[in-house]
Amino acid sequence: MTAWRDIHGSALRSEDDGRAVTLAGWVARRRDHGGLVFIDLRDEGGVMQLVVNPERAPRAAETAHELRNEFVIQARGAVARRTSDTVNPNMPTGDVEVQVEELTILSRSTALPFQLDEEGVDETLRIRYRWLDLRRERLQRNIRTRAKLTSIIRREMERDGFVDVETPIMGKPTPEGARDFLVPTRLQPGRFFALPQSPQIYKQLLVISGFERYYQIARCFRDEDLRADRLQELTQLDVEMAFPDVEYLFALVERIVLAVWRECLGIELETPFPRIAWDEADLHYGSDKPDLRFELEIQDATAASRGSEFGVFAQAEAVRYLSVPRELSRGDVAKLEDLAKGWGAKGLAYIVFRAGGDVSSPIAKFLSPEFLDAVGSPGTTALFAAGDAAEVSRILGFLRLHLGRELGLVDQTAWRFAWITDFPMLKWDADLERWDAEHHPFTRPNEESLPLLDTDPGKARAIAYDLVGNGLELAGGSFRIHEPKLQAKVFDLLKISPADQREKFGFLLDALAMGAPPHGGIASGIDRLSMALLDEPYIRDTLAFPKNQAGVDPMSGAPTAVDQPQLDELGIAVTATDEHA
RNA sequence: GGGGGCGUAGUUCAGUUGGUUAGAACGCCGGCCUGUCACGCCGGAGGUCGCGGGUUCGAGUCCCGUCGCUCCCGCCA
Repeated sequence: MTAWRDIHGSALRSEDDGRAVTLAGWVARRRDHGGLVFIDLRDEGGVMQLVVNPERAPRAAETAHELRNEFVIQARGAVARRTSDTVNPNMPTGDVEVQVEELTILSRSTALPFQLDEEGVDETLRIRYRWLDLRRERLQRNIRTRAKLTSIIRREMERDGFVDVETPIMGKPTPEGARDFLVPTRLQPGRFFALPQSPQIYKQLLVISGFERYYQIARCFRDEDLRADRLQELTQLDVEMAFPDVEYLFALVERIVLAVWRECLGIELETPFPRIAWDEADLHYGSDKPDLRFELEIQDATAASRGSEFGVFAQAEAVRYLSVPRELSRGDVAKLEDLAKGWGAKGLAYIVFRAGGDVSSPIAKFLSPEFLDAVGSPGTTALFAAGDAAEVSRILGFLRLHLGRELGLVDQTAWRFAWITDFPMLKWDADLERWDAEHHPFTRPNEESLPLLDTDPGKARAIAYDLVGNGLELAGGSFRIHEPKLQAKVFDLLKISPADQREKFGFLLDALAMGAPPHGGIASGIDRLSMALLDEPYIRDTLAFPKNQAGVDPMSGAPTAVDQPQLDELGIAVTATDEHA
């Protein structure tokens, strides 16, 4: 697509036949015929074939024999239209080549630790030699597309008058939420800054300060375990506004996503995105980030099971099932049951409705014909989980995703976005015997839920929303509490004592008390958004310099031990013993 | 913290029931080659089978331990 360019940036085409040019780049491949030497020269714009003919340019030919992969060279010569029998139709520039007159080696390369045209190379090795790995076309595309993504975001945010404000990287440790990365400081021995898990409080303060529309593409840090779709150091689009309006915020985000998919992929998404209340998502998909690229909704059979002779069903808080559009074998079911047990299920009841009309199930005899009719039809299998509602939902949610993948139900070409709304505000932490914030402690309950905070906090719903796309959580936000009294009440529910409230969040409470407008916002993980956009299964390949799953950078070796004098200066007594990292 | 998978040449991998000197492809080095584009042909070098211990006449292969990587669960307000 990109035309190949000379070192001055002008594109070369077959119309340039005979034009003198100077090119520079990397040797992607050399085909040395002893006499003629062909060189695939690669640079930012693509690949161009150079031909070195010993009769035309004897000195250049000598140099050409010396070339190896990834040498950096400069070539002066003439653009030449290829004869019809030497055109390479698989190459964007395959109708031209450059007849080399002069060839200079600008830089040599040792033998490479891996081949750039080979897929599936060990990731640690790839990250260790990231400067090489990044020369691959796929990674070039990823990094460049990501740049385009952030550029579009900035354009759209600024179009609506959002102001980019930087917030501190060194802030106050917050024991709530994720684990903090701590930063000691020489000037205050024994004290620590924390890297931000998000600019949450700062952005609220900015809106309170009168920056009615704030945004930032902010780096956030969480000292938690990594995953294929999770980083410790992540980038998010952070947005906050005064006098917020859900419709406006959703439309804003939809406009950005629409523009990104259009300009980066040439895909026209349909907006507005559908909205699903959290309760519905939990019931039908067993997840707050449902993958909507396939049906297979979880069905509820709690009411129908009430009078059942099957005790487990009759007594369970929730009985739900997946109606799988396949006649599963006993072996299939056994495997699924093992998986389900791994997710905490006690077991997995099943009913196979054979195509012939027979029903095969260890529990069918306890169930009424009406029940059986309701949960299946010939050629399907109903898989049941029974028990605690949250547990059942979680297990069937995992099972749904597993089956979607295993049975090939997922439409791999589809883009399915949705807003998940009306999240619960709090969840009960049985161990600590207190309520825990589902989103964060500053999340605003909706109007109907205000009285519930006193009577039945578990039923309270927040003005909180997530954007999901193809099963990935791509953005999340909420309206915030702007009344000090309400904020204090929520802190009480979270069992944060008044003294702790002052100690940890006093400045926020003070700010709320001095003319805080209603406010709310949203944040979107750029890394994960890139993952979706680029169809990358691993979030690390959306970054130029990722760390591995252990949180180590195989290239630099960070994090490393530091010398005792450096620790002494910081007032840190511990001696790090593990030199290797 | 828990579970699964993997670890053999520079890379990607094969390696049978425990049995001679551990193989292939690509890469690398040398030679030949004037229309290739995954160039071709000939030759060559290259191995702590992750590490430690054990069983055995004999271990890449079996057992125990350990380290590393990866995927998942927990965790990620």
